[in-house]
Amino acid sequence: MVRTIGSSGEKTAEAIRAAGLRLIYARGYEAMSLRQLAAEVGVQPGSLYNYFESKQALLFEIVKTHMAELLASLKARLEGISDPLERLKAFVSFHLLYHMTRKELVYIATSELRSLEPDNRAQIVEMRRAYEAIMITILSDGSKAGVFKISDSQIVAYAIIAMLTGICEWYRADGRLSREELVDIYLQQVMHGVTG
Amino acid sequence: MVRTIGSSGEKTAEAIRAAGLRLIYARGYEAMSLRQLAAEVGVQPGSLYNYFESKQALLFEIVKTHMAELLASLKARLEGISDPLERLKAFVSFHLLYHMTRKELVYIATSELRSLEPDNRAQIVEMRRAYEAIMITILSDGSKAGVFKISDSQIVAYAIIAMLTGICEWYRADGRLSREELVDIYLQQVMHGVTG
Amino acid sequence: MVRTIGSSGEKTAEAIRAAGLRLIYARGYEAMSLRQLAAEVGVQPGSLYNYFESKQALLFEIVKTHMAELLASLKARLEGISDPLERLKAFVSFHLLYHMTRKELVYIATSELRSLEPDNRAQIVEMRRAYEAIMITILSDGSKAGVFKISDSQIVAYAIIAMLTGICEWYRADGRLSREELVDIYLQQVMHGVTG
Amino acid sequence: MVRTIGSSGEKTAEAIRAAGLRLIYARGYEAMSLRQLAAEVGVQPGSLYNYFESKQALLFEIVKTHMAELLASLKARLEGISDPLERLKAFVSFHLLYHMTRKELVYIATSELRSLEPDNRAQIVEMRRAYEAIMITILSDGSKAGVFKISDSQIVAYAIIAMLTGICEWYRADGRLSREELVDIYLQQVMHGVTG
DNA sequence: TATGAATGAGGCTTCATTCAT
DNA sequence: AATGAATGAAGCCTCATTCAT
Repeated sequence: MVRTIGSSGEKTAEAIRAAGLRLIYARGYEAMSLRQLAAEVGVQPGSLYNYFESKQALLFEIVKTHMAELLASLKARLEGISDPLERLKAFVSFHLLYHMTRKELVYIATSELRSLEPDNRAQIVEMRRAYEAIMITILSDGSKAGVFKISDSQIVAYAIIAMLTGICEWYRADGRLSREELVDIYLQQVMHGVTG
Repeated sequence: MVRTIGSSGEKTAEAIRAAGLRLIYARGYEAMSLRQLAAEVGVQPGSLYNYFESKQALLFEIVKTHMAELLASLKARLEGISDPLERLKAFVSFHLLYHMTRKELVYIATSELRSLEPDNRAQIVEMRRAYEAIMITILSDGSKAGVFKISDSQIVAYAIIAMLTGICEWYRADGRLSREELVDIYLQQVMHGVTG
Repeated sequence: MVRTIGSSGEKTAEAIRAAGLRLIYARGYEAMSLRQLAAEVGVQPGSLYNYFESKQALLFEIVKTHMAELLASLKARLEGISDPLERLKAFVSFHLLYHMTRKELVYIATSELRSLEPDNRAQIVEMRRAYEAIMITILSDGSKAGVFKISDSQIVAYAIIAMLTGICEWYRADGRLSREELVDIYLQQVMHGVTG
Repeated sequence: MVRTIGSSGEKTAEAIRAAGLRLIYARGYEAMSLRQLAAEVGVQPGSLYNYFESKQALLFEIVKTHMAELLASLKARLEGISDPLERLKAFVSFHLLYHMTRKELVYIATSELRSLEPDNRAQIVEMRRAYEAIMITILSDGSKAGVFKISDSQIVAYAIIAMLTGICEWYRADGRLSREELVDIYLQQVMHGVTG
């Protein structure tokens, strides 16, 4: 059979990723059944296997794609900025905006680490480590330059990232404060925290 | 009719709670099977039902007991302290130490909210709200008194709590830094953050 | 321990029989659990075994006691009556009144035959056969005497008994017609049926 | 997409219905396990769920299909007959023959009413009511026309139907009497009963 | 007599996955 | 690419029953 360009295949693949993301976010990976996923996509369960090898592979693909993009976007954002203080500001604002607009992906990427098989988990953990390392380096550079007054770059990096990431748990687009206002509030906290 | 003190019943109940906590932490609520739990306790799966009504009830009991104790302990810790700045310090150090010593409970109480049935979840969310409200009030009081310079008590409270709670994700008793050192680092971040 | 006369033991035994009858009637033998039975009696499940050897033994006892009394009562009712026509009338009115007042027992005794183990069932079936045999003999005697005009005593006996027993399925004490009126209606049907 | 005619699906569905009927008849709905049913059909227990939603749904489908056909067949049999006496004869002979050839279905339809969930039971009870109503109307019409001498059409209808249905409990194809002989015996009983 | 705790079997049901069509 | 049917394992839970106390 001849396949048309842009045939239903690619549309289905995209629908599966989208529905998978939504369901894993809403119910959790273990609690989501492939029957539910198939029903959401409007397809029989068996057909899903034309698009991924296993439920685990679907989770891994979603999480890995997310982490890769997160990392790439951060690097793009920081490119050309060399001053540690400016780099830190850029990191904070990037992280917040990214997490406000992609709650589901971000949430899954950390909450479902547990559901990844060891090899897959190791890859994701490594990517996260690379992401955190950027923040650690920023703090460490700034500390050496005397602009940051912190006693431990690693711990402070973890603390800041956790603080920022927490926004996922309550942020809503129709909330009381705009994104820019929220970024300002967090920026103030972070900056006062590290400059003493 | 008369039950011996320390009879096998109470020991089993405790063993179930402990093994349940461990397994839910390690694998997640959905991924933990009652077969596994029973095996850990050294009992047949059916026997578990002498101790709880359903898997869901076990989760709820663990989470609710934890939240109740967390709330009570915090209140005890703050009792007699009236200065907002001192109250904030006490909150931070209490929260950190509690979370360092009870990682599993704390982790479950937030990560498995999703697995609680609506009515049960509502109860836990309300308890958490009460916990956060204490921090919000501290910040708000200090702000009015002019000792804290923050633009939004609620957002800053969420930010601080998220920062502190994040310690669960990497803290290990045999890590590089002692508990006291960690508390100092976090305290410095928080205090600089709110006093500007 | 000294047991008082008329102690709680006998009361409990009676309560078990009564609750067992009610539950088996309402839900069926298979569907009734000993937990439910124990709960109705206000006792722990294990305690039931002080009163019967097994769930099966309880069913058997209920059914057998019922059948024995049914048979004995019928014989008492027919005693001293020799005319087949009068004996038939007596049988019909006895059977109806008995079935109107003990629906549950009667219902169980036939509907739960299936749940009796082979040996137990055989005993009950034999008792029922004896009961039906009395009706067959009445019809056969009357037929020989020329007062009944029927072509097959056995079939007609089964037909009449089934007709009468059917009253269990809809009779209610607060129904439209009194017991006596119902007996009259059935009597008329039966008598016209056999006298032609 | 295209299913072969007589594909394994339809054969399996029919095998499940047949084995289900047999097992429910032999052991009762509660006592029949889906494991047994699956074994009879030669399939894994889980595969049954490709054919029904639940054990209860299987019972309901069997009973409902039966009642619908019973009702439709009766109406077809009575079509074109207007004389109450002839209609009564037709009803009796139809009911007997139907019940002699479909013992299992008939037995289940009444004995397992108890096992149907309330909504399902209500539907079946309503169908049975419609069936009985036909007999009541026949008797009532004949009574008004003076051809039947009965004091209560409803009670007599119940009595007659119970009498006829009772044949299920002992009829065997290889018994002493042929179907036609049995029909004659019952017809005689019924007719004498109602004509006085 | 009565209890609470345990057993071992089995209940109904859902699961991820496979595969011929 | 999609389907319907099947698998085999496992899910949570309930059961009748036993027994030391």
